[in-house]
Amino acid sequence: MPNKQIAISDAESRVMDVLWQRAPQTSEDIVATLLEPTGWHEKTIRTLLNRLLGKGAVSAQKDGRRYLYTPLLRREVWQQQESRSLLDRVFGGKVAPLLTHFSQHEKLSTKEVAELRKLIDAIEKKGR
Amino acid sequence: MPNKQIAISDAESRVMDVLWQRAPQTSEDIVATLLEPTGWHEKTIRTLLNRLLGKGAVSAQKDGRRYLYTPLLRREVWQQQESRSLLDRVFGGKVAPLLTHFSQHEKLSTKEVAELRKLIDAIEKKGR
DNA sequence: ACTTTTAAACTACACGTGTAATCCTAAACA
DNA sequence: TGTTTAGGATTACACGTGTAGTTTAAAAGT
Repeated sequence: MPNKQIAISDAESRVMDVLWQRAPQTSEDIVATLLEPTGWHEKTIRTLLNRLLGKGAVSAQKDGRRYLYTPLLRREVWQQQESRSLLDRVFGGKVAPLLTHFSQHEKLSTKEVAELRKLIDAIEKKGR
Repeated sequence: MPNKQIAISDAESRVMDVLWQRAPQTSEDIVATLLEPTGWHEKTIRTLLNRLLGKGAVSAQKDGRRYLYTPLLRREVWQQQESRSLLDRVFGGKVAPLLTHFSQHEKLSTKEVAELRKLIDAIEKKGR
């Protein structure tokens, strides 16, 4: 059976974020990018990167003395997984309550509302 | 500083679910409800209940030899927390991408779409 | 009153995760 | 060529979680 579910931890996803922005990158690049905003130790970041490698979420190609890291897990796939998980765990798998929840509790900009409306229109058009 | 963030684990949330349906209940009731669908051992369920007690997510009132358990953490609050977490962790805190994602990837029933439309209408009316 | 039962409390243990420190090896430097 | 260095690999360790087993205390039964 191919493509198993890859589970990414919270901290690990911060590393993936960097690679999703640009790839490939050396660990040094990644460390440099994350040191500031996370406050993590360099060693910590390298550990996370290594765990991601072990999980098959990133690949490493040797480049001289270092490696160049590339994401294997696609961001959309991960978002899909996480969203599904929230939906099932927290909203009993039903989309409407979730959407209702967000619409009520998060302030949406005018633009966001417009976007949403467009989406709904599209869905309705397709459905009927 | 009052009301701290209460973190509920995955398994624990299954127990909360039972209490959110009806409260108060004895541990025996809860065990009876969960045994089947979860396949967990009775001891496991009791442990989870106890951890929830320790976290302050439920309260227990003595009733003869047993306790009656009542949820303290409200379901809406928990949903709010989990949703916020997903939003921040996975979608960079922006609602629109998340909604777009769900709208695209989850099949919405006609009714759900209608509900959503109503929501949008309401939001637009209020906003302007 | 002694024994059994039962719910609650406490203990257990492996695994993932956050958060590094240490070890190792090959390249760069002196 | 011996030594330093830097990145990768390995090891560490506490805490939460999933998943129970064991102990205790009090009620219920005989």
